[in-house]
Amino acid sequence: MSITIKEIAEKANLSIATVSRALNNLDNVKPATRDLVLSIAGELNYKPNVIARNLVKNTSNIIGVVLPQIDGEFFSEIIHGIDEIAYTGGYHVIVASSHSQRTVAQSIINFMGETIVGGMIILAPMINDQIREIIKGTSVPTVIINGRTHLDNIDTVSIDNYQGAYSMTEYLIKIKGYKKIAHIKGPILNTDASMRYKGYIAALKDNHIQIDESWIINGEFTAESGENGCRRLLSLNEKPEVIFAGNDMMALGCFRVVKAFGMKIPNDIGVVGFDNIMLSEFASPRLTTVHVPISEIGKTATEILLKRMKTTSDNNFKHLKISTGLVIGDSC
Amino acid sequence: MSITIKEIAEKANLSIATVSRALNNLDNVKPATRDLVLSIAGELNYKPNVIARNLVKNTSNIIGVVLPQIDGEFFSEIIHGIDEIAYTGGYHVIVASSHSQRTVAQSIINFMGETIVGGMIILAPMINDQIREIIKGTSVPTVIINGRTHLDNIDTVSIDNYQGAYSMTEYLIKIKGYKKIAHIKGPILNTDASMRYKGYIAALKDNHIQIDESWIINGEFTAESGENGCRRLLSLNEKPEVIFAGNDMMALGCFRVVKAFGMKIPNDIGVVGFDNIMLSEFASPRLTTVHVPISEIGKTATEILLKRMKTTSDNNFKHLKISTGLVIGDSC
DNA sequence: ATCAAATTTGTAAACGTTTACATTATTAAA
DNA sequence: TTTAATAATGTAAACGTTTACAAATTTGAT
Repeated sequence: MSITIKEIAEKANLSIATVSRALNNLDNVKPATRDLVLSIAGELNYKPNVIARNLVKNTSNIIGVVLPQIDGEFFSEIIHGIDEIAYTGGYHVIVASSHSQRTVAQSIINFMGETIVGGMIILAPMINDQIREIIKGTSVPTVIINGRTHLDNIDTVSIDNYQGAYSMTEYLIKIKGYKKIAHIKGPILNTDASMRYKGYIAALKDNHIQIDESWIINGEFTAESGENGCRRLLSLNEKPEVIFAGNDMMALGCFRVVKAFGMKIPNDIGVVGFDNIMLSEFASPRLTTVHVPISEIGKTATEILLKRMKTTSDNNFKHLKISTGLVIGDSC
Repeated sequence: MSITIKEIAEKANLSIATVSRALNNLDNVKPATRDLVLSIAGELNYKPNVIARNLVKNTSNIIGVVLPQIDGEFFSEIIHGIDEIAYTGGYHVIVASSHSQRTVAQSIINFMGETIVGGMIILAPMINDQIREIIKGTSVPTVIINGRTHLDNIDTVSIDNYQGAYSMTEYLIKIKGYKKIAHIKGPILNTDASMRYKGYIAALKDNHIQIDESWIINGEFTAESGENGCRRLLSLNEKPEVIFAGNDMMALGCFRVVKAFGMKIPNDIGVVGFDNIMLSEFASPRLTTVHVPISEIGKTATEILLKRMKTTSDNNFKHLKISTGLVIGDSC
């Protein structure tokens, strides 16, 4: 069995209360005794029993992370970001990735139901009413990543998709001189997707470029849907000069189709994306895209969460936007 | 506050002991009372406090997963596999990914020190003496993925790298008719890498092909090291006909260099890899490689772990090998 | 109906902490 | 010194379970 404060107390001729206070260096404990306790603790290689502490404190130093079905790269990067901050704060990270056996909503309910987590980070690009209701009813501090920001009784962290798409579109217009700019959108209910679309539209309008509905295609953020979108665009009478795909996977889908059509990127048509995934670095030509600092999103969300876990009575909810940056490749 | 067995006991006019027994449907509890308890529990939406249970049972329904710095795809797949099995068994998964703040060894010590995990899965392609010592001294049930199998007082799950590399090499020789087969190895201390190398050598020997040391290059499992290796191979007087890279990332590095040299794959030189990562699907031509069922590894490891967590007194340690399969692309 | 055995339930301690409250020791002012 | 204020420590309850052990109830054979 492992060392408990009881043993330390015995060895130091103190009560367990004082030992506890000394270890957590609380209010009134004489420096000499604190040093004594600490040295004995070190000697015995004492490690606090987190479970016991959690029980009495009615909370937990575990952060639950709920993830939808997402790309492996995004998955690992976000966990890394969360884990790094959590670790330095003495917290652990439980992941609940969505799979055949479990939906996002179920994961959340699970986490809250068992007393297992002291805080939650939910990655929900497509937050729906069900999830919203569940979260509303909980007392577990929660941060949502990529939620609609108008969930205002909860902290949120999101990518500044609007700004990213706006910058990219403006870059295509002002720097590259394109006028015929197509866009392949992401899933309809996906917040990221719709904000990117809005940024694209706004940049066109601000630069007095006529919006052509036939150049706006629905996609699903998958390579395949990018292929389909691209095929449709290339079969139009009036083809666009450049395709702004809602994400990199779709852009890579476009790459495939363009090549299959025997056309050259960027000479015959430009293709740009959004996300800056690792894959895009291996594409040839190198993809011009919008960099999303995934790990930073995780870190920021965790920082906010830890603060909230420490001070519950703060009604000032944060809505942070993580800004993006253009990555200039050779694809337009 | 949430519902406890105390409240159920009150409502049912029973002691908390009986309620506990009923909920865990233990030995001797009258069917009628069990039903009563269960219905009240359902009514009140009772969820057991796992923390309290863990405290008294001196264990935990949390599995700690220790991961080194690995590729995002591998990371997420393995977690998925682990999580899926863990979830159906009522377990949670804590991840400790290695990052700037923490090494693998530290993660393990952390997990064991705090009472936080009831079992561990350690992904350690480069298991060293330090880690071995730490694991030896723990009472936490542990499964190692990719460890040397000669750690015989512990369960292990590993990829059958030898068989995979052997099959690939044999395929190159017998089906494709290659005789000049180069190999770019992975990191020296990496078990996967060395087993792959051994498989390659064995297949050459078994097919009576002279081994040429200048065609065997050290790599680091990174795209860059693949580039370097390829560059060296292409600058030899007697060039190989095909390069068997120790993993896909290095194979993709080769792709880049071959293209930069103005050569064509597979006409001028063949390139094959190992792992079957998603990236390789996007390479052109499609990479011929060895498929590693990552998710299945995670699942298998978890199944073994859960069994061991339930019955501690089993000294019959398992050493499972997950077999691989060839994926035929167009790169050789 | 009686008694022993078997079944079912209850009592209370335990798990390792934290913390309100009580007690004791120390300090500083009178 | 005495006394009051302050600082340091101790006592004991609490967190929500599980589980030996004890007690009570039911069952079945006589």
